[in-house]
Amino acid sequence: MADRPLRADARRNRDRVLAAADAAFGERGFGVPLDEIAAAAGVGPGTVYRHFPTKEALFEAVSLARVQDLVADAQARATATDPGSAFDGFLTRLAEEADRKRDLPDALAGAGARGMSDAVAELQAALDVLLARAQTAGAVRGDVTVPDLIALLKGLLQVVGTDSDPALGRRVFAVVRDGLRPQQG
Amino acid sequence: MADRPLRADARRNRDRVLAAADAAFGERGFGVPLDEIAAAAGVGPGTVYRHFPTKEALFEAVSLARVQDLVADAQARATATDPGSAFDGFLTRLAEEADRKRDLPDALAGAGARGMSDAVAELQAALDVLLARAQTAGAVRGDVTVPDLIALLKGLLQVVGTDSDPALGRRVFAVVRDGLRPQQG
DNA sequence: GACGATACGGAACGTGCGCCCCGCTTCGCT
DNA sequence: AGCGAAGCGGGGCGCACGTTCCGTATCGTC
Repeated sequence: MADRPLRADARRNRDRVLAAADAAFGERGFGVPLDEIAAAAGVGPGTVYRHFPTKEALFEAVSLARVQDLVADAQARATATDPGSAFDGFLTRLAEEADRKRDLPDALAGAGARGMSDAVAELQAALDVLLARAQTAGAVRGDVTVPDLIALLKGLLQVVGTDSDPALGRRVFAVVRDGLRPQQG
Repeated sequence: MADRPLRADARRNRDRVLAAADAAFGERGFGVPLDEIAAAAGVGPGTVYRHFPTKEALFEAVSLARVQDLVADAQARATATDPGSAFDGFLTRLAEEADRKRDLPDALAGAGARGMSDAVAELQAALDVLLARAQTAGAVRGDVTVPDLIALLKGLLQVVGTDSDPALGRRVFAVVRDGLRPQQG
């Protein structure tokens, strides 16, 4: 467990693999063959396995960074003065990222993995703050829970990422956003 | 092309395969191995291929029936006196079927297939009537299009079908339904 | 009941992909 | 420069799955 520092070339290759994986997973989701990622990184498949025990581990490494980004963003917004637009801002950011990060739904779904679950838990906590503040401020309906929100976002990301028409994505997003507002009646 | 009548055992096997495929696809989506479907039908894989040229063709045969069901339902509701609740009713029906028909999203997505596209076109036409009537009646916001609706439903079905908590599904559905209402402002 | 046509079953093939192995290269220290 | 250790590459294995082939069984007719 002495975590000896990596040799220079090893570190370089590791970084290249991560970069290639980030790009490939982002564009096409978890489905990309590992050999392709290796090739894009200018590396043999064996090298990928020297650094990551499994394809899933590689995916998690990439996803972890993505989710941690989201957490940081959510936390930053949580201190904004207007809870409603803080919530909106977060949702909008997600919608905008949808087609640049096709793997986000998979990442959110794969909460079963080690280490990943911590990040997802953090995300849930951060969303909890964002959501609760927006709810008490009357910007979001009260009966929605954090799991609901995540499920909704997952679906939204999938739809927006799958369909090519950006206008459709915007309208669908608007429907969901409006549905999240308090309903009179 | 003389479409000679099938031998008795052939017809029986064909029906069994269709029934098994319907059940398997419905429960687990397009992903089920074909061998498993064959086994469930008490038949060898070769027999399946005697009746359907490809796995996709089998899936389409099942999907076609599902989509045609939806079309019939939508058409029936289209003549109801209250356009708003007709629309709601259709949505509710879909939400209720979500976990019994896990393949519905795939079926809606696979509009690229022959014959299938006809059925999807019919569904679009039927939805068009349902939607237009609900919109003119003021029950649904005017900026939503049929493709929007289908994308939304696809996402909804996926989310509801994936998650095990039925209460979550109900709340998510409520959010979407409310988001589809005309927004004041 | 016998014969040809039809259909069946499941072993086998091809492909795609995750993952491992091992001979060779490269690094880093002295 | 030289040597041991660390790392690399890519061929190859095993598995899953869609699809095909063909020897055998079943059907339907005369």
